[in-house]
Amino acid sequence: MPIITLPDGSTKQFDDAVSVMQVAESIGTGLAKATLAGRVNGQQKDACDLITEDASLEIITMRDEDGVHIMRHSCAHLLGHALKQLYPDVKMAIGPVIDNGFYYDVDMEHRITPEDLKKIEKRMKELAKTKYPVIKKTLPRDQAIATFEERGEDYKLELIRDLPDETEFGFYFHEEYVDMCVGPHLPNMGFIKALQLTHVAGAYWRGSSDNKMLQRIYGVAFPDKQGLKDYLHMMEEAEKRDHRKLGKQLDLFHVEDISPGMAFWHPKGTTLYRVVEDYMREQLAENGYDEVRTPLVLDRSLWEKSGHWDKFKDNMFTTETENRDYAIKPMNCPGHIQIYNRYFTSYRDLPIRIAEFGLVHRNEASGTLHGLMRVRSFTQDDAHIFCTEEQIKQEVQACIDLVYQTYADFGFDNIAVKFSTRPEMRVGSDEVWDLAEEALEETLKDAGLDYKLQPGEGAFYGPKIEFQLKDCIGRVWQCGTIQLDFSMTQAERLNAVYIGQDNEKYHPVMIHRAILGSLERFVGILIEHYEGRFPTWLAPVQCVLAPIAGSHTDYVVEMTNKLKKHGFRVESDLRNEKVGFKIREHTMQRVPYILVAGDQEIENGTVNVRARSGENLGSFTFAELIDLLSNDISNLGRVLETQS
RNA sequence: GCCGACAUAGCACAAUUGGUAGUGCAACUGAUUUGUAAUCAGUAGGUUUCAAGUUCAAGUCUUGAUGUCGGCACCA
Repeated sequence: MPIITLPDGSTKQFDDAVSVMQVAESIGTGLAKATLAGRVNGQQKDACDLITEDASLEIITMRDEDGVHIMRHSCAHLLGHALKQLYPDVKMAIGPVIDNGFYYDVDMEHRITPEDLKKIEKRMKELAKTKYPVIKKTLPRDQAIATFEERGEDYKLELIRDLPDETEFGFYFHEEYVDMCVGPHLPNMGFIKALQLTHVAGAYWRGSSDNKMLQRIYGVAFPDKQGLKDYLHMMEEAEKRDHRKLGKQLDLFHVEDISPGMAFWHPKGTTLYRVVEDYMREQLAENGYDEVRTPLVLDRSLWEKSGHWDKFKDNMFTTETENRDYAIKPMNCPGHIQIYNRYFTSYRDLPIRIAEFGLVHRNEASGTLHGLMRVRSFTQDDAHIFCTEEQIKQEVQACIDLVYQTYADFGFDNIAVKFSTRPEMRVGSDEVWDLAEEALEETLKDAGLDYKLQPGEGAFYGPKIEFQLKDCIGRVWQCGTIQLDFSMTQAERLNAVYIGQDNEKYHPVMIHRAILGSLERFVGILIEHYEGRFPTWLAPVQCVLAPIAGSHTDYVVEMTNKLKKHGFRVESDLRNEKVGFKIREHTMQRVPYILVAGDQEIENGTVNVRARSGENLGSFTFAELIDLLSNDISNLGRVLETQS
């Protein structure tokens, strides 16, 4: 006699075990028609699942985020259903839900082409249109195995084998197709109304490069056609922000075959890059860092001692001369320890903060390269803080503060934080790792940050905090990082020492930290974040001055020079073109201000100011112009609170 | 690195079953002296990524290399 409590607090009593769907029907046919599944005591259940005892129940419909998730999950099954009809020899691996959609990893001889994708999608839609019911059955272990053996589903059998304690498995029958899943799934496929298969790519079985590479079919799905349309439109718009595209359009940088993964920075890109670097340099000065420069090429033995050689030799560029082997530095830390070690350090000197805009080279696998985001040559705004154990927390906290302050200045407010713990391949004892992980995580907690744990993802010498930003289509990239390292300074590694209060020798703790991370990547993210419409402080060219006619050139040149003297980045456009032409061009180049001067302006000693938005701000005297620009620049990239 | 797709002028793209490599923008020259998103006319620009092969004939077909794109693995 289960009593069901609904979200509004009302209860319903049933004489017998009752399914989620039956409860929905008892409330109303409209709700029953919309029912996808239920949350029974907070746990997701299929609509057909029976409730035998008193429970709370929420009905899940497509208006529920979980409902959309369930629909997308069923899309993966639908893909399996269609695929099996078109390619009977296909073997199904796994088919989970991802942002906006789903994928399925499959194995077969035939290579799926974009045309095949269209064919498969068409079949999926045909099948969904029939609104066939999905039948759930829980099968005991032997029947589950028999079902997949009969169908030759080797990957599914392996999944079952890897759950030796499981006695029964959830099976969903989609007409002649059957899939194994914990569910829940749609009661019928009529709920799938808007889907599209997007692309196919390779993916290793179980995420390991030792395994066979399968074909992964990606798709997106939404509750209705408008949702899909909106998504596709959004993606189209997002792709216009791509820094590789804008890098060309705005003449910021280029890459070419002769040095894959290494950017050629053009004058405008270099200006942007330098503004970012100079900004960070100011932060260093304000936060007690000493800036240094260390060699690019260091003897191989140093990397062997630091432990980098063991783990990363395949990813290091090397060179040799006169029988000595060198590596191009992939990190700055060993170099910084060399500098630290030139001083005779007392505990009184700590913490010592050594910073470098360090150019590093990493021979990344060819398939990983991606515009400015993943390159083989980049500059880190790197620093190493040498301190005592007691100083760790305050130093890490200061780094976290600096990250948030910096990111706010660049206009970012959506920062994902990750905490990564000891990897399998590492240096240092477990006790030291315990200490390091604890110290880092505690500071994270004290800072009140919402973070996600990434077990096993730490650096080989210590745990790490990672600050991630997103690119135009939502891919996440590590930017800032704080890593705690008890190992590198030890005697058997690079042997950094300080003298304690008791006149004994100690090894300092080292904090590796980068705020922006890679300048290349950060600038790439900036380009996408602003879609090339940089705030004035970052804009490579802040103003372009244009005369109406040839007779106004002298005035424009004089104005330009005056602005340059005040430190603004200004250009004049004296070409023999109409002003409309110049406005169009510089607007497309995303110049923040276009300043026009003709007879009227010369007479009044002003310029006419047109903002990038197209708005005409009117006439400005030189002093007013300086005010306008200075105010704008002093805002940096901070998102200004709109006055209401 | 792995799987798949792609590579044509500085940029964006065309080129029929294999049959004379084109268009727009940019560049250059001339005219025009211009008032807020494109003034007109002309000129030049190519070993079709590279290397081999098939063919009377290759941008197009085959093989290999390199790079790029989308993923996967990796990411100090």
